[in-house]
Amino acid sequence: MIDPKLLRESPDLVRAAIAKKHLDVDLDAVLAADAAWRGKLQEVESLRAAQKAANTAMAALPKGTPEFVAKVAEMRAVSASVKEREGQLKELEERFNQAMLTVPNLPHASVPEGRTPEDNVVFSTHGDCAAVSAHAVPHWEISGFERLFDFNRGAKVTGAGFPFYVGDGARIVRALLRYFLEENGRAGYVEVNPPVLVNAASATATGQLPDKEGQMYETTPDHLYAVPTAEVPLTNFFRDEILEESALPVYRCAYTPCFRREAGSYGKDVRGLNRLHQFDKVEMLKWVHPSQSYVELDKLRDDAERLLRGLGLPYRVLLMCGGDLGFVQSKKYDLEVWSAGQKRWLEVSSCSNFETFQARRAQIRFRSRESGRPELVHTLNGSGLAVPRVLAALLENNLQADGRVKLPEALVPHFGREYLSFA
RNA sequence: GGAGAGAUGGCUGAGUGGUCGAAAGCGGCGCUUUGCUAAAGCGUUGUAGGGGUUUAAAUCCCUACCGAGGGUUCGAAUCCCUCUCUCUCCGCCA
Repeated sequence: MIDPKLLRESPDLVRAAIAKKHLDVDLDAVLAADAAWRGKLQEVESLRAAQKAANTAMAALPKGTPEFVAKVAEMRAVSASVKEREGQLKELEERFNQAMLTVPNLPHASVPEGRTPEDNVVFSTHGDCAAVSAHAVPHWEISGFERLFDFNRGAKVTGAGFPFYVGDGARIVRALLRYFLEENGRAGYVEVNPPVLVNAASATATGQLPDKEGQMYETTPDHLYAVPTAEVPLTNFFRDEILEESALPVYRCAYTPCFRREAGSYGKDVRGLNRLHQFDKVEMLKWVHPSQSYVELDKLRDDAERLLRGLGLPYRVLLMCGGDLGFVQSKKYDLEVWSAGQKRWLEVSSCSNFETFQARRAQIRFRSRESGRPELVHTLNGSGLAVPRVLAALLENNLQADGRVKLPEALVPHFGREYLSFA
């Protein structure tokens, strides 16, 4: 949620910023809803002030006196009027709030212009895409792949996109998660093991609702949502809280399975490990002082990059253009790993600064040393990292002539062996 | 899952229909005393929204907030209903 005051006082500034995202938002409707709500609010408040004054006067009167009875009769009409207008006010407020939820976050000045993914800027490239396995094939064509990553039985037991990981398949997932968590811990992120079902208030605070409702699994009969990312429970950890300024920045990370319905996905993007309904991911979260959030974004991106460098995987960093930025982000980098078998880049991390957009919805604030007043924090998050696509690249890029996969040194202590075998 | 009790400000806790945004204590902040610390004394102390004023900060006015939502009433922290959460006991259980 953006600051309603900013919209009210500088609608053109907001309009221009939203144009950069190429989103179609009816700002005039939002402004009209705001004006209608405030007008009614003033009516109600002045009536209530009259009620309060009468109340004080009546408290001093003996009950049953003619003056008292007359006052009751008089205030009965005011009371009815207040009730009627309060009903209208509530409706107008609800309409205004709903309208505000349709307003996206504003992009940072450093976000490049652009409309489509093709307009994203290649920020940096690392490693040598040519220097990978000569035997590389798409990972789902590796001999024995379905023994370790059993999609057929997963489909039987649950549905498409819910594979079983078996033997070395399960071990490599665990090894990657351990590697990510240990490295993140060293970088200062405190590990958290959060709930993987969240309520509607939490999903709204981080922006999944109402925007992406159809992307989440919802449970019955309790209407909880399976988390699409650990970002949701983690960000909501401090919902409705005021932190001490001295406590900032707060760094946290968490592993959770992530559940995404991925409605509308199709084609070769969804082959093998490329796109799953359930996958494992470690997420890094930061709550920071507003003045530091862009420095922190660079550090966050570097923390995610270090994980890829440690695995020896070629990757590139994209700076997302306005049109591909997303609804809630102010600025976003995507990390893409080179998949030698598929000969394409796979997104494995997204590092974003949300500024106060999530913090305002979630009411996460800090007490400013300077003013003594609560101010909104800036929240940032980034994947560190998502397992399946890193795994896909690892399998393809490191495939040996004998059909085994040579693991990077960093994974060996976590996996327990130097080679992963499909036999 | 069953039965009962409860939810008040940063914390503890009083308040059963009107002058209650809410006693008291603790904590925090400021000042005084003190060589420093400790202690004591005095003062102060939430959040949000709207409006006036101002370049702005400051400030002033109004309104809301006693777990959440609804109801009764001229008037609700207080009475009624629903929900959520916490605690105790019983049951079940990794």
